This record gives sequence, structure tokens and C-alpha cells, in this order.
Amino acid sequence: MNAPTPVKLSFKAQMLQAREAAIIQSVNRLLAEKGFDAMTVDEVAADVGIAKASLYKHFPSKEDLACAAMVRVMRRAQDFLQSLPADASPLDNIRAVARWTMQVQLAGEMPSLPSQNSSLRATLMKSRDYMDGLIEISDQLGGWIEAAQAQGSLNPGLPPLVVLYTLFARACDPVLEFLKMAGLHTDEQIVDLVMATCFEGLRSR
Amino acid sequence: MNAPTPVKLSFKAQMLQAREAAIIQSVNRLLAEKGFDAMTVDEVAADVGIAKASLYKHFPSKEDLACAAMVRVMRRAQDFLQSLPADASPLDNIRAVARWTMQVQLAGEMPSLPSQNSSLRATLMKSRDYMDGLIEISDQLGGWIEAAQAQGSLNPGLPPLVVLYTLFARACDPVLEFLKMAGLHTDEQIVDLVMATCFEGLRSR
DNA sequence: GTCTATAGACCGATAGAC
DNA sequence: GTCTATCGGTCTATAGAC
Repeated sequence: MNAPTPVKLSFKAQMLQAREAAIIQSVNRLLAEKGFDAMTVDEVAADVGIAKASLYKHFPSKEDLACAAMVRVMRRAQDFLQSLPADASPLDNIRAVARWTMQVQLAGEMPSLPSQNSSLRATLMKSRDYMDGLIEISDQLGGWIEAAQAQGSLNPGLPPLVVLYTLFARACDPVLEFLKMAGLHTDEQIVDLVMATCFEGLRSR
Repeated sequence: MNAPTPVKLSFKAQMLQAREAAIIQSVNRLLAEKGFDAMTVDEVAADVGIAKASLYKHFPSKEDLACAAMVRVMRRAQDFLQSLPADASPLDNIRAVARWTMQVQLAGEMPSLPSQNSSLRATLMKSRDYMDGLIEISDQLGGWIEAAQAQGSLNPGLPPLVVLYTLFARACDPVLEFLKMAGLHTDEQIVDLVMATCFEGLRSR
């Protein structure tokens, strides 16, 4: 066996990477519009335009497909976090993240997983990419939350964990979908309205 | 065929009703703890302690089982609405309903349905009991929302529909489940915290 | 000519329906 | 208790790159 030249290797790797990206994009879209249970592996293969067996060359199970999609959105979230201006206030950063999350969901690009599926949970927990991303995002947000509370722009009476979970929950808030179905507001108006209920609350100020 | 005596009919009806109540209670519990997709009809039959065929005597499909559970919680909600003191303020009533909804969810008695399943949606929409209950609850809450906004206790800048959907969404808020898993707070504390984020918002007042 | 990746048939299990 | 459909996962023959 000859050692493959760097060029050859890079080309093959590029091919693999490109295809994997296409797979993950399809999975992401299908997870967003149908959810994990309703999404079938055959469907994914058909959507990508490859055979099912080829899928299994890349990902050993349906759970791993979903996991890859989750890792992808988390990477996107991390990229967004890094793109925020360094001189912005903690509250502005937190608001920007919440807004971004809702925009992704309204754009139909937020994969939705059932929170009860245990085999899926196990796969996610075993994935270093997923867990590392989750922890890094949580740490980043956690720091901003505590800073915002210290300077009084976020309610200091709330445990930071409650604030963190409340922000995460915006990624799967059914209110966005319901308001979109109602058809009375543009996507941007919907985001503004839910941002208001989230940060200002339902009561008058 | 003899015409059945009133006593006999009432007895038979009672039996049917009792069994149906048992079925719906099992379905409700299973829907709450596993969700619609993960719940199997065999499981329901085993839980009730009857044959699967008997289930189909009562409910023609899995979707109808779920629908019956939804009608049940809606009845419970309507009963709760009627139990509220007549002299309470609109805001107090709204808060009481939100609190009740979260308590039901934390007690593991809130059936959770996938919002994307179209055959399930179709079954719900066709059910007069479900739709009537939903409309009645929405009307009741809608009246309180507008009254609360008129007297300035709820933010009048929010469309009433947004407030209504935000309240409904508390029935499936994943923050409750996450906080419960974290194990740092009692159920009552969790409800208080989420009530605070919902009505007062994340920002300081 | 060899070797890899693919396409598409195929299998076993499971769940809904009757 | 059976029947059928579907889905996750596997197997094999083949096409094409080198």
C-alpha cells in the first residue's frame, strides 16, 4: 500500500466532510419540521439524495444523526456568542442570544427532540462534542447572568439557573409557533412580543 | 329483545363509565410521563388491566385515547375556573390559573402531546368536547386578560392573544421539569420561581 | 485488477388495528 | 391472538476510481 499523498487525502476528506454537512443539514431541517420520532432514516437518505446504507457509514444510528444536528446548532450558537461586541453589556448580550434563538426557531432551523426519549438522552450525554458545547454555552451565559444581576439589570432574586433554563426554553417555546399560525404578526413582531413577555413579564411596569 | 329497565341501564352505564374513567386516567398518566409517541396501546391495556380489544370497544384509535385525556384535563381546568371566588380581581384569577396549570404539570398529571402530529391534531379538531372546552376556557381567560389590561394590572401593550398563549404554554414549560431534575428546589418553590419569571419578567423592577 | 462506496433489496421487531 | 404496515438496521451485488 502506498501512503496516500496529502492532496488525495484532503480531497477525500473534503468529500466526506461536504457530504456529512449535507446530511446534518437535512437532519436539522427534518428534525425542526417533524421532530425526532416522526423523522425516518429513509426520509433523511431520500432528502440528502443518497442510500440509507451510506448514511450508516457516517452515523451509526438515528440517535447519532440527531446528536450531530444538535451539535451543529450549538456550534452556531457558539459562533453567535463570539460574534457579539466585546463592549456590550451583559444584559444586551443575553437579550441578543434570546433573540437569536427565537429567530432560528421561527426560521424552521431549530431541531426539536423529545425530552423523554432515554436512548436519545444517553447518546447526547455520551457525545463529547455535545456536552462540551452545552457546558461552554452555559458557562458563557451563566457569567453574563451573574454580572447582569450584580449590576441590577436582571432580577437578582432569581437563581441564575432559573434564568439560564428560561433562556434555553426559548428555543422550543410553542408560543412562537402558535403566534405564527395565528398569522396576525410578522416574524419580527412575534420575536419582539415574546422578548417582551420574557424580559418584562406579563404585568404592567 | 326486552326493553332494559332503567335500573339495568343505569348499572350498565355506570360500569362503562367507571371503566372509561379508569382508562382515561391511565392514559393521562402515561401521556404525562412518556408522551404520545412513546406510549403504546398495549401498555395502556396492561395498565388498566383489560384486554387490548376491550380498549378498542371504548376508543376507536390511539388518537382518540389521547383526545379523551385532553378533554379530561380541560374539564378539570373548567372546574377550577368555576371554583375561583367571584370577587377576585382578573389578575388574581389569571395568576391562580397559571399556578394551577404548573402544579398539575409538576404532579405528573399533565398529558403532553407532540404539537407536530397532524393526525392527532385532526382528531382533536374534530372532537366537539375538546373544541368546546378549549373555546370556553379561552373566552373565560380572554375576558380576564382584557379586564386586567383595562385596569392596568397586565401590560396593555401586549395583544391579549399573546398573553393567552403565554399562559397556555405554562402547561408544557420544560423549565419546570429541568428545575425539578436539578433537585435544588421544592415543587412549591419551582412554581413560585416560574410564576415570577412569567409575570414579573427576568429584568429587575 | 483491485478496492472502496453505493444502491436497493431484505430482515426482524414492534405497534396499531380489528 | 392475528394481521399488516412501518421502521431501524444489515447485506450483497455492482459500478467506478485508481
